[in-house]
Amino acid sequence: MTTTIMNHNKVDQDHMALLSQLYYTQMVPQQGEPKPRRRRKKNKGAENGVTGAKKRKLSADQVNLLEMNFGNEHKLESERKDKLASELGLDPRQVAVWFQNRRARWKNKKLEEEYTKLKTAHETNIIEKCRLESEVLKLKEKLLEAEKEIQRLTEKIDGVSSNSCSSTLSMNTPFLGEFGMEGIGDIFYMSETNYIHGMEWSNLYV
DNA sequence: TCCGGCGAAGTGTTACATCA
DNA sequence: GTGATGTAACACTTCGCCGG
Repeated sequence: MTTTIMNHNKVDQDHMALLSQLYYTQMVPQQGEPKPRRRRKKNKGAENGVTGAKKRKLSADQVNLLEMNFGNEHKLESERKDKLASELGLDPRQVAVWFQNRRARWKNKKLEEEYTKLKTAHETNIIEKCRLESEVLKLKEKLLEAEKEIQRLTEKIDGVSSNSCSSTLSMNTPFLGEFGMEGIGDIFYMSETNYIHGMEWSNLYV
């Protein structure tokens, strides 16, 4: 049974964590209703000689060995716990508690690292967003300039056509002739569907 | 001396296994 | 099938030690 329980999968752990969190944030009285503080039994260890008030801080060697074991495997099977406890001259309960606390510290550290990573990524994204927004502004300015130029040329063409042009072709391919590009006029009349009229193309980019 | 941080240990809850 | 019981895990808390 022990090993089965030890093999709780991550989903179960997360589920329990969530439930526990829910319990403490929702079931336990929160603000305005001060929750009763749990009282610890005084000097329980002093009576059984295992965890007296003076018995604190594991030695450096003990911690080293515990750390080595934790490095290999964060979970502690009862067999390994007993073995470790006898090697360290500690109560198996102490070894279990040490692993419990070590897992909590490890998790906190991981959360901090994850937070730092996400924060850095967020800041990078903000910078990139600013850069892109600035680029969009520049492009809009360019577009405005282009539209003005087209408008200027259109007006110029209208002036010319109203004075001298009478054929359809010359009206629809107005100014190309001025630059010796008469043949290119056909390009603008490929098909009804492909034709983009006037300044519509520019709206595609706004 | 005081105070905050850290670590060992206590408490309450849940999930799961076992057994009567 | 079901309720009681035991165990291990977790989050949260308390408490003692230690260094600044």
